[in-house]
Amino acid sequence: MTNTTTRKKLVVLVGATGSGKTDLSIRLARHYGAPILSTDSRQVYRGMAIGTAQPTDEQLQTVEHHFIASHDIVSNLNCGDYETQALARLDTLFAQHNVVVAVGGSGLYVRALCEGMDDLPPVDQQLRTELATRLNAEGLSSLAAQLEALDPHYYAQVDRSNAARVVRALEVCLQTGRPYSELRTGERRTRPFDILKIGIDLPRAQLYERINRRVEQMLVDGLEAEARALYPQRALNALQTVGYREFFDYFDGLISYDQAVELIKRNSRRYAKRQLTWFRHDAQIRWFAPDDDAAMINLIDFGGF
RNA sequence: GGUGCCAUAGCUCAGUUGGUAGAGCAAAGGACUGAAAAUCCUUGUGUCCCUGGUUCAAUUCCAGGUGGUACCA
Repeated sequence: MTNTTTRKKLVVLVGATGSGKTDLSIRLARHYGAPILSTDSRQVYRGMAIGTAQPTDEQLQTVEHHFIASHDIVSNLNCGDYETQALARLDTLFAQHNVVVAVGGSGLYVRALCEGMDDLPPVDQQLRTELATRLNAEGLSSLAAQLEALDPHYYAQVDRSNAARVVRALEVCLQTGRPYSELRTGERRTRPFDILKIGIDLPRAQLYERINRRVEQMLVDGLEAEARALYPQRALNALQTVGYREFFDYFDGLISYDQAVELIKRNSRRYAKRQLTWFRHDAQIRWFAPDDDAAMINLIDFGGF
């Protein structure tokens, strides 16, 4: 037996919502005696256990988890914060473990963790609020015109009908006094550990069936009461989340209970589809059936590094 | 059992005075670096129930059948 590597291993599990990532992550973590690091932008928050399908209490007791229910919903975590905090945590985890299992459905957070984000200043909340107000008052075309003046290069490539993109670019320009495109290098960072990405693949029809069933189970588990408890804070970014927004509309009398349930299912399906579009284009991901643990373990031990 | 009405996309339906058809929803494809479970863009997928008849041509008209539905028995 030769142990040629002293490098630590980060096993990154990805896949659509409802594809069985959580159960798989527990099995692999137990196999390797590894802790789990979540890469999920919503499961990080406390108070959202049912709607975001966080691991169960039993699962949390079985395996050490990080970034699950670790942040208050008012903390407005973003992908940049996540990169910084998750890397710091990984550093301490790798001091005691050779393998860490990362799991979650947020493609951008996986990218932040594995490849890094550009170095941009922290969000200026006041400026962001200002721009939101202007967007409302002046309309998108006015902000787009200003972006064209400040950063013609990015303006030429940005999706101009996407207010979120235009406003963010303008925000960075105004905040830094430099063109957004200049700061946006897209440079990939190298990490002091090996990364192996494993994707869970199952037939679309089967995935949708699982999603529909899981929503029904969330309702049995008390999603409505959880949403009601969060209703006063519905404006927070953390609550721009499938399963809660629809219930908020129901509480506001805009839609019926049955409509809310149908919309939660539909929006979960659409979310899954967007996740698949994202992950499909990551050539590093090796795809497996959700229960093909043996093949994954074989790859982790002998194949990928 | 009789009579009327209906049968078109995955669903609900529109339409073609006879020249193989289109809306909404569902769905599919894509973009996406500090809001990412967010945000945005694109796309109509069809034995027009079956079998005959009339016709240059039938999803459309006619007949029969089948299924559904309403009313009467």
